[in-house]
Amino acid sequence: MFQLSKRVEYGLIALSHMAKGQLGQIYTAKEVSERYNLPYDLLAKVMQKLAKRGFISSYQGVRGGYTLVKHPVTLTIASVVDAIEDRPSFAIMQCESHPADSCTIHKQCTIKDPLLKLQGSINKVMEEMTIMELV
Amino acid sequence: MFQLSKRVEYGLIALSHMAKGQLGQIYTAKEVSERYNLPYDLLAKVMQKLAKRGFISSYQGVRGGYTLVKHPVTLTIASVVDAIEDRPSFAIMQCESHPADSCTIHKQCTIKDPLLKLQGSINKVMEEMTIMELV
DNA sequence: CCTAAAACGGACTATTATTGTCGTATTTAA
DNA sequence: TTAAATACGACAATAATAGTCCGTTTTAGG
Repeated sequence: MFQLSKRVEYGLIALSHMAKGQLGQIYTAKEVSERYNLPYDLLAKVMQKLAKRGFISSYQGVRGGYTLVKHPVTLTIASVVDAIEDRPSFAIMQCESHPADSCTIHKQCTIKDPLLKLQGSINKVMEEMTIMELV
Repeated sequence: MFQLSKRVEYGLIALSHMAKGQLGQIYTAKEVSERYNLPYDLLAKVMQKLAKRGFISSYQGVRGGYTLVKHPVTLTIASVVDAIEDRPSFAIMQCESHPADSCTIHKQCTIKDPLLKLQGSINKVMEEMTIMELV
């Protein structure tokens, strides 16, 4: 628990790698996967998602690849996580991250509100660190 | 990801419940499980672990149960999580929480050190909140 | 001494989430 | 036309978590 998923780790690695080069430089998933020894297929999926979310833009075809479009300073860890994960990621309580199944504790739950504050603090930490700091 | 496990949630609920009563008051696992609609067996395991770790003390036999021994103010969320979870819980990076399998990125990993700082911030947040605030 | 209620502890199953893989389609530079 | 890349969906393998079940031990009270 309380661990970044591989997918997020891979995404952070890819973004930080791209942030090192010049703006507009094209990187391929293959290149990154070989450079850091990451499973190609999974990394490719992650980069596709980052492209879909507008963090990087993609170019298909032979000399294709990805370029970083946003400035690293504007890419917070929190935003990257949110882009990659499907579910609400910083919902430390299960009743928040799985809104589907209703909580059976309901009214009696005294821990929810305080823990939401704690969650706020964690969110803040994740929002204050950017990809820039990973370069 | 980034979610408290049920076991931790149950532990926090149990401890906060016990913190509401008078010092030395005895609570049983059954009582707590019924009160908050938690699966008895699992809660019982969690409370046994908390007892083993010295957070509560246990009494066997007919009128047995558990009492809170530490003052709620001294029980941080971090300490409770650590007590309940087996693995390092606040190691947000997999290479830290699974020290067994060696990281294949090694030297090239630029994200590790910065993320360790981030982890430190999160740890701090978890260490600053106590069970007292859940009551 | 017996019984019932509790903690204790191990093994096991079920469920879910994550990770990784595969196949195929699409795009495009050369 | 080909090869190299992204795009996308489905699937399998793995791992983590949650939950259940079985018994043992302890002990207050009748």
